[in-house]
Amino acid sequence: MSKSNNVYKDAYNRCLRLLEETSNLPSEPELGATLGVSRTTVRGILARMAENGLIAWDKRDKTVLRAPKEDDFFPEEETDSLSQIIERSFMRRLLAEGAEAGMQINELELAREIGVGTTSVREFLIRFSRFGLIEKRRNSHWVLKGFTHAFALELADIREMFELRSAAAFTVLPDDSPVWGDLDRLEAEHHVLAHDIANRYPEFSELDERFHRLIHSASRNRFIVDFYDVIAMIFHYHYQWNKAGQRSRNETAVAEHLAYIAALKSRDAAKVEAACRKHLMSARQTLIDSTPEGRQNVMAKRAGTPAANTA
Amino acid sequence: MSKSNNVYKDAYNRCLRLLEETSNLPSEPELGATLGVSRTTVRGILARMAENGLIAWDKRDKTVLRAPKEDDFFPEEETDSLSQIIERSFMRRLLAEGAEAGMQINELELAREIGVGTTSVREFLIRFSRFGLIEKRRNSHWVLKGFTHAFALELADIREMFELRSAAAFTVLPDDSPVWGDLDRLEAEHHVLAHDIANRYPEFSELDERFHRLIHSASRNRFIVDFYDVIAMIFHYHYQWNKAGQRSRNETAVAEHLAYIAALKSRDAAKVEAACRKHLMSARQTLIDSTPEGRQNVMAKRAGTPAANTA
DNA sequence: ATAATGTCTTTTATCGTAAAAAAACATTTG
DNA sequence: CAAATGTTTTTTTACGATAAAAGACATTAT
Repeated sequence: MSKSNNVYKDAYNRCLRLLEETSNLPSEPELGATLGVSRTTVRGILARMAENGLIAWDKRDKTVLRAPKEDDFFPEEETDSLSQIIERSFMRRLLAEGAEAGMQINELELAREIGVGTTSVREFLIRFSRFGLIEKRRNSHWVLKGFTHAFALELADIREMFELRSAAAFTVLPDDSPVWGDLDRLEAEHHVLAHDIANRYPEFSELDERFHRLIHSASRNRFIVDFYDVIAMIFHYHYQWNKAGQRSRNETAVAEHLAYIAALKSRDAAKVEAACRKHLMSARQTLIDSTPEGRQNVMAKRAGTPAANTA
Repeated sequence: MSKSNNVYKDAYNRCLRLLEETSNLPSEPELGATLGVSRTTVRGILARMAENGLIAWDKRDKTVLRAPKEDDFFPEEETDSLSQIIERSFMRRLLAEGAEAGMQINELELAREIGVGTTSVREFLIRFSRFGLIEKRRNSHWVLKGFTHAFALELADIREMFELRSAAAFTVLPDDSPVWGDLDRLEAEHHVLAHDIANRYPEFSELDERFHRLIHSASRNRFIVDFYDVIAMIFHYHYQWNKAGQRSRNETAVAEHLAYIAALKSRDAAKVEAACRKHLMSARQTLIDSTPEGRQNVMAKRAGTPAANTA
């Protein structure tokens, strides 16, 4: 069981969707490009589709014979990459109760628990370490630093520094830069979301990421762009775990984004800074509230008792 | 040959040095703490020392019998960790001629060339990727982005942002903070270096790192502190490869550091910012000059021809 | 002659395994 | 009885091997 063929399975599933839309599949290289896999994998997919009577495959001719049924698809859990599986398991543990700072992380135990080899776990931890939540002791174990109040503050500080700079750079981008088109499209998507926020608020998370990544890209600085990975990762799990008040939070954020977008389009540096600051402030608060310490504070406030000082 | 015992060999060599200073070695746990290794390794060291007649070891008694000779030491090259070996080889290739941006990196080839397993190379590349010089294509090879002019600018931009912020934080640290003592000691070391700069300028590199790390630590932000790893790594290799004009560069830097330190001690925010800005500006120029494009410019300037525009 | 297909080779992703090193537990000593 | 030593177990580090996936080369079709 040395390597799972999840790339193949995932691409196969995506290819099934393609099948619904045409009566003839394109050439192998073209298919490879659309699915983001090599021709080797494409041919594997075509072979199976032919075998299962989905298409008639003879050289260049790939005629669709029937629409895919539910059980033509590989089960979803078989299409995840190993690193996704490890990340999910690890984050579940990290955000679960009892994951306190200072706790040590055992590679072997993690690997056994998830049911994967130690190498994959090691590689995951190394990649994950740049998020600042874990730290390695030389020749020894990893130490959990935890998703704490301090972490939230440090993350928010850097984010603000980077995004203010990026937003400023954004405003001076030339008129013919493609970012303005991207921004228009994002604005339209925000409006769509705003008009049906009651039903579509869960879609915000993904839109949020695209919007901020666009702004960060204006910095033209790889360290700033890469740093957004940290934010995206944290927000991704935060959105999954902390559903309380999500709708109202997202509603506020959409409004702030629209103001922010308007400011960017005005190209007025002062307005941009104000809109950016305002949005980042509420994002900061959201993040802080979602840390274990923050949650206690939120609950204390709701109960009418004064909040503990966590600063 | 599944794992080298470089930890043991390195600790053994360091322990030999300890031998020169005392007639009795301390307890096993204490030795482990000073050498930074486990008791298992300490006992291995003691066993060998006893075997080679360096000490008489009987339980708590570890009497030194003779001073270590030259060939008691393990050869230096056997004390390097695998990751150090890989890093050096990799950097040599990266800074050598013909390492152009876009070039692809082959794990297997690298591993074979260095004579190590592929896993170690993979892990190294993952760790190294945070420096922004390489990038991974999903399910495929790594791509070299190169130590280019753009890289130098992006790095310098972030560095300035982070260090200005850290320096500002430094000035408002309370009087009883240990950093002031650290700063005094560093200042003294700078004076020592300045007085004998002709002979001791190569020692600057290490002092430089300690000084800037102290300042960055005042930010109390893990992302800022961690980012100094990128700078330190780049400067480390830059110092090794680009010896031209090193003495005068270091001399300037020492003077700038002393002014910077004086500003910090004055706790005058404006003075600190000015001194910090000034030093970072020349550091930026040094870095830019050491990129391949930069070197060409420097040479062109020396030859009296106008410099090409690389911005 | 270009672009597709068919075939073969290389590289990456992942595991099991073994030595080195750390850590845990048990025993002795001052 | 606390701190050291002695002993055993666990964990980390690294390698070689193997299946999946990518990539390169050869051949065929339009």
